[in-house]
Amino acid sequence: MVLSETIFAGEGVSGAPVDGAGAEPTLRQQAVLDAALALIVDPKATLTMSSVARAASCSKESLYKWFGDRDGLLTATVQWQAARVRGVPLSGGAFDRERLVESLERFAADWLTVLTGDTSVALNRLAVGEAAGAGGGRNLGRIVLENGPVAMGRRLTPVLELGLKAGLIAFADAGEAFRDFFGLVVRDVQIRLLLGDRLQLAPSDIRADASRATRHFLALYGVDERPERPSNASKGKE
Amino acid sequence: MVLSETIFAGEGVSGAPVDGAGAEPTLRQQAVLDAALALIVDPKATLTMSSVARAASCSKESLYKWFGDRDGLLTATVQWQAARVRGVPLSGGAFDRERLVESLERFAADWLTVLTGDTSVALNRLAVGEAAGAGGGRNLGRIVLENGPVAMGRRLTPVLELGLKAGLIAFADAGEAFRDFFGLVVRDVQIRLLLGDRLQLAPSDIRADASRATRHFLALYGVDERPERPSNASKGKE
DNA sequence: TTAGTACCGTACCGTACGTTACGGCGGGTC
DNA sequence: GACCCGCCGTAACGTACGGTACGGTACTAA
Repeated sequence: MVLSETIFAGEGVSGAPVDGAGAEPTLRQQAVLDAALALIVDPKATLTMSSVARAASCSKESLYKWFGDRDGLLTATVQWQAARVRGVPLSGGAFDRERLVESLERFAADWLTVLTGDTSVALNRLAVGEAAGAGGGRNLGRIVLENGPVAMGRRLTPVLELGLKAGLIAFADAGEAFRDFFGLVVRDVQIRLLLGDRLQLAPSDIRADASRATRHFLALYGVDERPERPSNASKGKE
Repeated sequence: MVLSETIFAGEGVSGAPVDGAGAEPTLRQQAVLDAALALIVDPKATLTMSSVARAASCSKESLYKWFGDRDGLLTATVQWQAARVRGVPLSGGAFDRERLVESLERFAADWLTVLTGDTSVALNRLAVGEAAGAGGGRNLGRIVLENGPVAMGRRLTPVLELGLKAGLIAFADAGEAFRDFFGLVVRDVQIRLLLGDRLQLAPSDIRADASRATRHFLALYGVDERPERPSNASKGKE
């Protein structure tokens, strides 16, 4: 049906570099995506093609030319936001217990900060809502999932492996260890936010939560002053 | 606007008992709510007033008479589903470590079973989606929240208090302890399900997860063979 | 029999929104 | 200047859906 090539269908019109799953949006398109993002985050605004066009001062015709359809626009918006969250790499050096704690705490704090942000809540809401229908925007959920828990795991796993190799922590499955860390960090915060619960964590709260999660995680997986502890690392079945 | 009294506005038309926040729906209305629930759960069905009327073999006029508007129907449906999940009380008796572990494991297993069910996923999706807009169905999120994490906490807290009084576990704040247990049980399961991730836990998986969560929770809060442990219960600031 | 009640089925209305089409404008190129 | 191209602004179309109105039917009660 759509005969014009969008930024997701094959090679882009302009000579933009291709990374992963599509061409880079042009500056104009980035402005449009930012406008869409603002509309998604704004609680008293509705996200329609018309509202995006109005907010971005562009025509709906351009929206359809650039993004194909509504789902394409949403997908591009989510990817656009996801692209700017990357980072926070782990600085190298000697890896002792001090640095492990620092890495975990920083990680948990960063994660909680992102998670409780308006943008993250709005995008997760959007993706969850879109994941309901059968044939609809099936991509959104996967994209958010990929840039949410999965990305967090990908970024944390090297830290855990370093801690394992340094003899600071012990686990059979890094994935399981990560999921426990995830649970200790996030707890019920995300679902409460998604369900509309007013709940804003001040930076001091986030720091305290990150510290507590790290402490608890190390209490479960740490090999400090308690060598024998068959309770956590023994389930090596998966 | 609506001049007819619905099952939520004041005393019900029929002499139904009132419990908490509204009258009990009649049998016919219960059938309608079941039909709505089935539509919500069905991934390839859309929930509209017309589809509910068609599925329940009733007229839309009756829907509006009984439930006021779409939001009232959704609210009644969520409450109807929530009403049938209650239960699983804790059986009395001597409370030793054995029974604490059993209670926690049973609790975690029940919770995971409900959480990963199609109905729970669908209702949470619905509530999350409805929590997006500004003036829309502001109740749904609160209802699901109330019958989800909050209800879980209300049901688990007595168990924790018993464990505390029996000297089996130690904590300063039962709410914080519960939230840690929540995180250890749920981890990333719920958000992954909500985002559309295929992920079904077999009963054996659920049992294993419940056991692991309980083990980890007791490793954090238990006072078994390690009396000194300043890491978990010392943060008594809130 | 008649009136009243509760309900079903369906047609209908207004609106919101996704999608398409069209007119106009500015900025390049020959 | 003539032409084309990309884009803006807006009108228009089709559909989906929330909400309302109305006729028809079964049942009850006087």
